[in-house]
Amino acid sequence: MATGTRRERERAERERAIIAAARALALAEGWDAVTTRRLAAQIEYSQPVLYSHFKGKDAIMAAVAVEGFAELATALATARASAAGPRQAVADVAAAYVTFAEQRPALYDAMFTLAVDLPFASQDVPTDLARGFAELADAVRPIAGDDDLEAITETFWSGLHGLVTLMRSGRLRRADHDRRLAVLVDRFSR
Amino acid sequence: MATGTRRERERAERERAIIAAARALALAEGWDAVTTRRLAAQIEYSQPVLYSHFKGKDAIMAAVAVEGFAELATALATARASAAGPRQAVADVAAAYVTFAEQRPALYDAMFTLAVDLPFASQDVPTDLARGFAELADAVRPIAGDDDLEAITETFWSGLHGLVTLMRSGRLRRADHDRRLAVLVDRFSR
DNA sequence: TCCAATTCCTAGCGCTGCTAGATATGTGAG
DNA sequence: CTCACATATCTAGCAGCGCTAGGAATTGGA
Repeated sequence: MATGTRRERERAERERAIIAAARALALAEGWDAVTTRRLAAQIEYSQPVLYSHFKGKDAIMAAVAVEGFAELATALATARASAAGPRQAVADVAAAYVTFAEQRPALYDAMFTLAVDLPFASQDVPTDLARGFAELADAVRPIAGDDDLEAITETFWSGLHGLVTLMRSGRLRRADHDRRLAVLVDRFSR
Repeated sequence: MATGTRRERERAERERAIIAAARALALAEGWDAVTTRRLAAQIEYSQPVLYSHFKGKDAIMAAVAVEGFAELATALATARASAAGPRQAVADVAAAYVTFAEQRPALYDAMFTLAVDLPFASQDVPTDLARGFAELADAVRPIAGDDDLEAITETFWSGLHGLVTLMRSGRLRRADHDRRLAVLVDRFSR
């Protein structure tokens, strides 16, 4: 069985290589540039090998998104932990969220606009996704009072998501971004 | 020149047929199902004819989106006009916005998530888009006081857009939609 | 009636995600 | 050490995509 474990180790490493290649390529050139042929060339295997690891391209994107959820949760946690006071925590978490989305647009797309099916039904994604959501909720909690915390958090999240996506698709001027973000934070921290 | 006008009339009619076919197909089966071959078959012409009317598939989607902007503006105007009082106007306009997006998901996608380039740089889109935006602004205005009306309106719009897109991609539970919408309206009408 | 211009179609290019069938590789038994 | 089996991998190809070049058909004017 020693050989079996070595093989499994190599398989796992190759799977990581696929995800890493997909992520790098998506961040560099966008998801349209991520083709199964280019991925196969990158990991120096033939195309069908990809399909022994993932069901299809969507599943590869979902795997990349999973990494993103963990990173976003960490980024939000860091922002909240270092904030001076509850009101500032809302602003800092919001800023961290937007920064994350701006700096890793392809990753954000995989998480929140593409690859609908897979990640939200699997096992480990809800964990990291819940972590990120909990950070938002914890930031909003001190201000929410006795109101519906979940609804407030989800709505706040929607506001951030809307700002990010509309700005990135050219519907909102980038120059006014700070003012809009300030409005959102203000409306959700009083 | 009489013949020329007849030809031009036929051309315009065919262009309308292309847009109508694209819209119907997108609403029925989503934009992925809208292929140039299916469109050509639908209007009973060959594929290259499409390219004598539009630069490419994106341009066809943009043309469909243009129709959407006009319809959205009308829907928002109707909602605002029939509202009882300024606070109710915000709620009604928000509800109308969400209803529009929910009932015509493919149309909404063409307008706000796909087809980035073309519509926002052309001539007639800004008109209808501005009309829709003005309806949102007029609804928010009585409440905004002396604050930055444009920033508030854009942020409110982002909130609506975020709610719609996150819910439709399965990131938010549909059951809690009314509560979230109420939160958003509440936060932007006090 | 004949020519020229316009309109339209056939055929095809390079690409996509994905898969069936053949081939190479590595393992365990005799 | 050899051989047969099982596993892993590759080559080749399918059907579809957006898009376009070049030739055929239709139309309008002289």
